[in-house]
Amino acid sequence: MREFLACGTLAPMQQSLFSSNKTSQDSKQPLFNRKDLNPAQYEAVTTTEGPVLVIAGAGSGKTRTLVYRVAFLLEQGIIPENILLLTFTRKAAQEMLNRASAILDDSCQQVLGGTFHAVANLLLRRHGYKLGYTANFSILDQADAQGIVNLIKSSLNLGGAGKRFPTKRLIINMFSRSVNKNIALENVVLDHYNHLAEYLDEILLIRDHYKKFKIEHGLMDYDDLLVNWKKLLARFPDVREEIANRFQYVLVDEYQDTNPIQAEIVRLIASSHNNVMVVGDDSQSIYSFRGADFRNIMDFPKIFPNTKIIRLEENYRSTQSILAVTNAIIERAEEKYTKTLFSNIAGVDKPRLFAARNEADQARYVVDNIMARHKEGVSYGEMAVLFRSSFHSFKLELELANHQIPFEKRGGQKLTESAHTKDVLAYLRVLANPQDNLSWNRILLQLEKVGPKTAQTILNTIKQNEEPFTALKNYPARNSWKKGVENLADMLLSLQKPGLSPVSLFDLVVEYYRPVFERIYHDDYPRRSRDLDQIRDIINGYASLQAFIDDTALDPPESRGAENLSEAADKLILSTVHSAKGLEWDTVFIIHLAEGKFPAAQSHLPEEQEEERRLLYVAATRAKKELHFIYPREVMSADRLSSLGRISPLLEDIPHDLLRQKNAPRTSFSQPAIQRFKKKVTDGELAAGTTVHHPFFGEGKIEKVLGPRRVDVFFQRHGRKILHLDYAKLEIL
DNA sequence: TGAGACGCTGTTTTT
DNA sequence: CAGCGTCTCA
Repeated sequence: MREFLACGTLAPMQQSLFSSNKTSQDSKQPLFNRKDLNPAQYEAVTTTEGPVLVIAGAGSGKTRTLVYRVAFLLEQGIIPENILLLTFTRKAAQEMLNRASAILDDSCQQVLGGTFHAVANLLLRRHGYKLGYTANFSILDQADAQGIVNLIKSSLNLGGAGKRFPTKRLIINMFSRSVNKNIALENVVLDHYNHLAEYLDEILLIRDHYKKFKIEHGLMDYDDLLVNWKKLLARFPDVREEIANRFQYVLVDEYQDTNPIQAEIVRLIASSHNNVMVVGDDSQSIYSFRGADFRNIMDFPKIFPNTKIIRLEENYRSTQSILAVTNAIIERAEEKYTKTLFSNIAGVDKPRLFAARNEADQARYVVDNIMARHKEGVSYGEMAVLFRSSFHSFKLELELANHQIPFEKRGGQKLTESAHTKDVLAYLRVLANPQDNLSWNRILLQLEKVGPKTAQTILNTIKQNEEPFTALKNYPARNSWKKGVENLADMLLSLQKPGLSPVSLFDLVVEYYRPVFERIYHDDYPRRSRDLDQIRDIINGYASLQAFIDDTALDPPESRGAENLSEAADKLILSTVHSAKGLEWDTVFIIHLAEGKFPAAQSHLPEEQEEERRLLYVAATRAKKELHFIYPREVMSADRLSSLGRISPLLEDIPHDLLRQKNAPRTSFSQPAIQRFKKKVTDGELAAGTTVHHPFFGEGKIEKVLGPRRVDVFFQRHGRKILHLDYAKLEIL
């Protein structure tokens, strides 16, 4: 697997970092020149003993500092196994270790680097038995957890308890909030979800069942991974000693986004040797919904007395005109600890603010500017469009496809979260952990004539048995679905043949699953089918099934397949701000900077508004040379009436002379203009069977005319869509 | 008890 | 604009 960003900004400078050819250890050549790092960075890299807190502003060389520190520690003779590097994503860890390898040597790859969750997983597979878990526990992702809540809800007959009963999504959020912030669930509900207080008893009841369900079936959700890691360290001094001994040097990235449990884990590992460095920026704390509190970073010195605090304040990323605006954004924060950033990078272009007429105009502006920039020689991969919520880019995605601009979307729904991926995974998960009822349930429901009730009955029977697959095969099924059960059982039994590689298991599963798949997703299986191919590519790289299953939950391999394709190199990036954290681009567009969109409509409380401000700060500080702020003045609501949209309050009071402003001409707020077609399609021309062409979906056939100006079309590549002729650019072929 | 059709709703953000 | 719950029929 090739490194992803390692060849980014720091690469040209990196050449000079090689002190010389490090041929032998006895030549006391330094690893790097002092001038490769500024004094603050140098201090952070070389202060190897004792607690260190690095407050690192955006673009201040935080990653560089961590990379050098890893290399430096190893060069001092520390063995790689003694270093633990905790990062926010696995990709970030891998990238750092790759870069460290480039400075020193491949020994850097032995360093254990990854997310808190991934490391917890490793440790709990080994020591989890102390807490009553077997080594083959399954990890629940968000959707799995919600599925369990649903199961419980219906088993307790709480489904129709009232229309306002909280959704599974909300319920899981409450549980997670309670765990991560260490607040009793009662208080979470009463303080934060007060409008749901009438359901408190039911919510508590669901929580108890949820906990029980997880334990009975060998399941851990994301929060359990952290909580159990902490328990392991807190309750078992021998384990703590072993782990603390192993990880003599602990490095934590993005510390501003850790929650109290994670802080406690760090404390428990490091308090015996105190060799811990955490790096972060309170102004970039954007994960409070996961329990992070930007003030935690300032508490670090209280946990570790005699902490050396180092501040990195020179920005090496953006031009001064960009920083002038980002500083103005964050200056308005109520509370912050970092100072104003400065940069020596000259740049005349002020960031631009564009008031688009409407969403279409906004998309057009972005596309035009991207094409212009591309002509100037900036590759697509050096440009990004950022937004608050993943659905904000839908319209733009169509427009980009129209202009054949290649793009990759990050954030939002992942490959591994889609229903059909979960289906395939369920078979493999049952193989790895036969206790995994959720997956069992999913599999059984795929059988024709088997619904929730029957699935439950089957499950109760086969779970008694030592050999659930054999028990399934012998299950006294009704004639109408006996064949289905047998086929399923045969397939599962065939997976147990020893020595099968993960990819051959996958192939066996898909051979069975394909007909099921085409039946249950009959309206859009062609589109979904490509995902299955992608999964196959991904699983191909794994030697262990368990590792693959864990990664689908812990490190969703969204585009890892695409990364290997050579033409994947130059793609425009569309990303949520959250997923853009830590990255940088030559040119950045931030769209939908309108009230109700960014800041998100549901952030009311002052601290939530403050987080939205930090979020905008993170977005804007991603830009190196060019930055565009865009918002549509006319917003379309569901009822197809347009209304006035205001500029984001976060931008409202930015001094005007810091920005270059441009407004699209005003329009009257009437009915939205009807799209022009090359050949305007009228109702009369349409009938079932007509072949049509859509700019994004391609060729398709009309299945049904649903009414005036609405048609149901089946596209070869994308499956079934319902289109409205006033909005879809349909052509008759 | 399961399957399919219909209409409603609501939509942050991620490990 | 899909995912969910509800309703009806087999």
